[in-house]
Amino acid sequence: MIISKTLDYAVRTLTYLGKQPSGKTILMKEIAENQKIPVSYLAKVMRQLVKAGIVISEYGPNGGYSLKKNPSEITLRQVYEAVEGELKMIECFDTPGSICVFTSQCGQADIWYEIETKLVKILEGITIQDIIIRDDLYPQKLNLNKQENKYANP
Amino acid sequence: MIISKTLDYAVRTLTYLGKQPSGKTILMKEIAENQKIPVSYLAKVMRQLVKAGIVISEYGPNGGYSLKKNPSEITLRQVYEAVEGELKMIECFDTPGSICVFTSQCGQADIWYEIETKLVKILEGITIQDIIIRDDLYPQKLNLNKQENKYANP
DNA sequence: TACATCGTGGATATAGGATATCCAAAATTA
DNA sequence: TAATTTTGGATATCCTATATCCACGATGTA
Repeated sequence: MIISKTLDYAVRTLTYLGKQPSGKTILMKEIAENQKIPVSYLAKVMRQLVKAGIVISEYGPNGGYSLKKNPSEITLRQVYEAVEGELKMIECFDTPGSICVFTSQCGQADIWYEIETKLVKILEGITIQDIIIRDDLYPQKLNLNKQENKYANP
Repeated sequence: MIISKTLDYAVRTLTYLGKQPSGKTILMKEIAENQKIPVSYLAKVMRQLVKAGIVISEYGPNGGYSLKKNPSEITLRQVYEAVEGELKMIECFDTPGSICVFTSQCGQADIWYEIETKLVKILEGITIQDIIIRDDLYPQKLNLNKQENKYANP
């Protein structure tokens, strides 16, 4: 699995926020309950999203979270990097402190870099808005999957 | 980092084997020493490669390993799946035992599946032969990087 | 047959990171 | 001031990648 739970939480949170009326602030508690995310862990994720400039936080009563940008302006790349850091397929000479003996003759590195570049481009091409649109397509599926859904667990 | 050390070991091993004269068998010990891989761990990786039908093993004196296929017929997808299992970006309803409450309304899953498909296609399009070719381009770089290389560590 | 060589299989350890929890402090509102 | 809500950091837990070890199985050679 390449997508961590943390990233999953982040995406779900942003999707949830993106569905709210513009300007409305949402409590962390509400997000956590609605999305079945441990509150105490979500707190950490939210900080990262705030720090990355994707989400706005407000203190005190009537406080909470809201999107800083339009859902169509939040790419999966931004979200990925907010919680995971820069996307890297390999870790070799460009990571300080871990210089590899093979860097001077390593065709493999080039290959992974190329793939990495393609993957980043793909992530850049997809936004939270795209996910919201998909979600909206699902009411029909809901019926088809009712049977499965019975066994669902968080 | 997305590429595990295990996968790195597997790719380097296959590249190394691919550079040998056709039919020649190579000792696990030689691979390990040449590629700076812990022998006892490499043993495990080799088993996976054999099981996946990528490599041939022979017992006894004059035994060792050799490629079962031509380097140009070994794709990164095959190697990935040999050591990591099927490539999966997310783990939700299609993984037995972990059914997610959101499957019936999860646009995110669709998105990741699409990306996963693209990534698998990319991996299918690259072979060990491609890496060997890259390696061969490097003798020049060797000079350029001599300085860095001095500090190399395994 | 006896023996050396070499991979196989499985059990087991270790280390590091992902995941999760908790609490006191800071900011805001009323 | 009191209530609300996020923030920051310290810490715990769990899981997986990585690594190690050893007895066993298979093969070639004398």
